[in-house]
Amino acid sequence: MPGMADKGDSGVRRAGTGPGRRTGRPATIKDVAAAAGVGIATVSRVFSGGSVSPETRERVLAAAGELDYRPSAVGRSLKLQRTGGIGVIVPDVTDPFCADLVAGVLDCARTLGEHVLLDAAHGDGEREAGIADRMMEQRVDGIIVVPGGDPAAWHALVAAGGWVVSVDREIAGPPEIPAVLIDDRAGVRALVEYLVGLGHRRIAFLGAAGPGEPAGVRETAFRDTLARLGVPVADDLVVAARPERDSAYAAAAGLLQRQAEVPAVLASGHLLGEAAVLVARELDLRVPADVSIAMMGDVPWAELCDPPLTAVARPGYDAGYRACELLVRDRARRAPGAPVVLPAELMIRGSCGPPRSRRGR
Amino acid sequence: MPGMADKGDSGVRRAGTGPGRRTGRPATIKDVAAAAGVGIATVSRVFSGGSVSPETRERVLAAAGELDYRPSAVGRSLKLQRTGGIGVIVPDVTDPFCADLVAGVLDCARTLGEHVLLDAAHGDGEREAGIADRMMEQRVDGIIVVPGGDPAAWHALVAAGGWVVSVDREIAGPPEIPAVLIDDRAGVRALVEYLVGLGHRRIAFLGAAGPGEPAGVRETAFRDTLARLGVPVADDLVVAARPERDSAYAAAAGLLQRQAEVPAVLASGHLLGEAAVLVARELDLRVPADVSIAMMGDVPWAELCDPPLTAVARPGYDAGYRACELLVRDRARRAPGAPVVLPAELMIRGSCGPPRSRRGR
DNA sequence: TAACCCTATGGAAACGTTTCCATGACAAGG
DNA sequence: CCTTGTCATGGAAACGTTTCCATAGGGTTA
Repeated sequence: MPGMADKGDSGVRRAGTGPGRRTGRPATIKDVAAAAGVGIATVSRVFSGGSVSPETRERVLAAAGELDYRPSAVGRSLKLQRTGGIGVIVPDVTDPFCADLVAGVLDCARTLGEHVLLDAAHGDGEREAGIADRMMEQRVDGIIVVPGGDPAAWHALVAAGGWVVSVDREIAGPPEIPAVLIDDRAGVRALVEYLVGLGHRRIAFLGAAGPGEPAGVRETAFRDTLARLGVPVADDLVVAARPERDSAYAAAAGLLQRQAEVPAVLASGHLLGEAAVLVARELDLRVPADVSIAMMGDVPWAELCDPPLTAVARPGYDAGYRACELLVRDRARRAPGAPVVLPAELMIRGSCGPPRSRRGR
Repeated sequence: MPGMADKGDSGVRRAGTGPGRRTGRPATIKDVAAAAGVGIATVSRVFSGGSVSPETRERVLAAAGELDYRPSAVGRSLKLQRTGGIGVIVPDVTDPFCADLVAGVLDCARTLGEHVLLDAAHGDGEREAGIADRMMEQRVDGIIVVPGGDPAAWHALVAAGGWVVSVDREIAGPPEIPAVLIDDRAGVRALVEYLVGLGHRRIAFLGAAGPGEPAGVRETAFRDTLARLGVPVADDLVVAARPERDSAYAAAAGLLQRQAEVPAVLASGHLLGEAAVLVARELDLRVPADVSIAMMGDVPWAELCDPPLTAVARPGYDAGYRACELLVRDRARRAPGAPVVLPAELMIRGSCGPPRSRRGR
C-alpha cells in the first residue's frame, strides 16, 4: 500500500479496553453496544434520554467513554428529518450591521440548541439563490436572510417547504414572508426633524442605489418628513451611490464639491457617512461649522470621529436575535402576521449644528 | 382558524403532475425514480455524475424538476462519511479582525465547495470546547479556530480524529497543530522603530491580559525591540487590560492621567487604541502634539479619526483564506510543518509625531 | 397459584444516499 | 453460430441513528 502511515492504523481498530485512542473511523453506536454488551437501542436511549436502568446506563457510559464515542448528528438528522441547523445569509459579514445581526442569531441559536450555517451573498442575487439552494440541500430547519435577490426565488423556496425570515428588508409578497425590520422611517424622520430644528432648510440626501437596495424607504421618509415640515426638497441635493466605498466616496465628493454651500448632509448608510466625513476633511470643510453630517447606522467609529458623528443606531443584534426566535420558536403559529419592527435610536453627538447663515445671528 | 391568510393556502397539496408545488416532505430519490420509471441507482448517477444514457438522463431530470427534487445532503453525508462542512470558531464575530477572517474562510470555502458552520466562544474556554464538540458531532470535515481555551481540549479533539487549524494564536504542542499566524513581532518592531525614530524614548505599552490572551508575543517584541535599540523600557508605562471596552478605557485613563508626560502610546489592540484616543480627547491632549498614539490592528475608523491613526494592519481575510486552504486542501500531506506566517503592514498616518521636548528644536 | 402489569431490554425497520455487483442487450470477432 | 466485451441499468447493501414493537422477568393482586 502506498502512503502507509508510520504508526498505528495497522489494526483496523483496536478493540476493547484501555484508553487507546484510535485514529480510525469514529466509534458508532454499534461499537458501544458491543463493548457494553447491550443492544444498540439501549445505547441510543442512554444518549437521547430514554429510560434505562442505572447500572446499564453506567456500563454504556463507561464503554462510550472508553471509545470516546460521539453520536453522529448526521445519522440522527437522517432519522429525525431535522438537522437543528439554521442558515444565515447576509450581504457581507464584515459590515458592522451584518456582524451584529450574526452575533444576535448566534446567541439566540445557542439558547435554542441550534447551530448556524453562514454565507455571504455580496449583493449578488444569483449567488444568494445558490447559497439558499445549498442550504436547503443541507436541510437546514430554516433560513434567515438579508435579501438582495429576486423575490421569486424566495417564494419558490418557501413553496418547496422552506422556512424563511427576512431581516432589514422585506420580500415582496404574496405569500407573506415573516420579516424583522428596523424602523428606518422613524429614524430618518427623527434625523430630519433634528436638522430642521437646528435651522437647516437645505439638506442633502446621500442615498444608496444598486441591486436589491431598498433605498426607497429611507429616501421616501426623507422627502415625506421634509414635506410635512414644510421644507422644500432640493432635488439636486439628492444623490445615490452604489454600496461600495469608492462609489460612496465619489457621490459624496460630487455632492460636496458641486455645491459651494451644502449646509447639511444626511447619509443613508454608514459607508456614505464615512465618505462624507472623508470628503469634508479633504475639502477642508469644518464639521459642523461648515457642514453638518449625520447618518443612518451607528458604528463604532462614529464616536471616535472628531467631532463624534450623530447617527441613528440600528439594532442589528436584536434583529438577528428576534429573527432567530421567529424562525425556530414561533414557527408553530403559522401566520406570519405583520413584520416585527424594531425601533432605531437617534444618537445625537457633535457633528450637526446650525447652518452658517444662522450661526451669525 | 384564527389568523387565516387572505389567499392561497387552502388546498393542502396538489398531488401528481403539473407544476404543482407541494409543501409536504421533500421528494426523495425514490420518488424521482418511480416518476421517471427507473431505478434509484440511475437517479443517483444522474445527480452525482455517473454514466447514464442521454434519454434516460433527460427523463430523470424532467421528473426531478416536476417534483422539485433536491438531493439530501444528509443522506449523502451519511453514505459518504463526509459532510463538506467546516467549522469556524472565533471569539467574537463583531470584532473587525474576526469578521475579516470569517469573510476569508467563506470565500475560500466557496471555491472548494464547502460550507461553513460558525460560532462564537467569547473567550470562554468551556464554551469553546462545547462548540467544538458539537461541531465534531456534526461531523464537520475540520475546524478553524482562534483559540482561547485549554490546549488539552484541542489535543483530545485531534486525537479523536478531528482536523484543526488554529489562526492568530498557536496551540501549544505536541502534537503540532497547523496554524496561520500574523507576524505581530515584526509589526510591533516596525511600530517601535518608527516611534523611536521620531525621537521617542518613553513609550507606553497598552497590552491585553485575560484568559487565552497571548499578549506575550507583542509585549515581548515591544521590550526586545526597545532593548535592541538601546532604549530603556519604562516598566511603569506597561499596563494591561482585559479585552473589553471598559477595561481598556480604564487602563488608558490610568495611564494617561497618571503620567503628566506620556509622550507616546502603543496600543496592542484596536480596542485599546480606541480607548487611548477617547481618553486623550477627554483629557484635552492633542494628538500627536501632546501624545503620539499607534496601535496594532487596522480598522476602518483608523482613517476616520482626526488625525488618522497610525496602525499595523493585520490581514485577517488572508489568514482566514489561508487557514481554510490549509484545512481542506493541504490535508493530504499530513505533517503540519511550520506555521504559516502572514506579514503585517505598518500604515503610517497622522497620529504620531516627535515628542514635545524635541519639537521645540 | 394464576392472571396481570410494569419496566428494562433487544430486534428490526425506517430515514436518503452511493456504489458494488449482477444482469441483460447488443455489437464485434472468431 | 458461439464467444467475448461494452454499456446501461437495477437490486441491494451499507452508512448511524431513533423508535415501534415484542419479549422476558419480576412484582403485585385476586
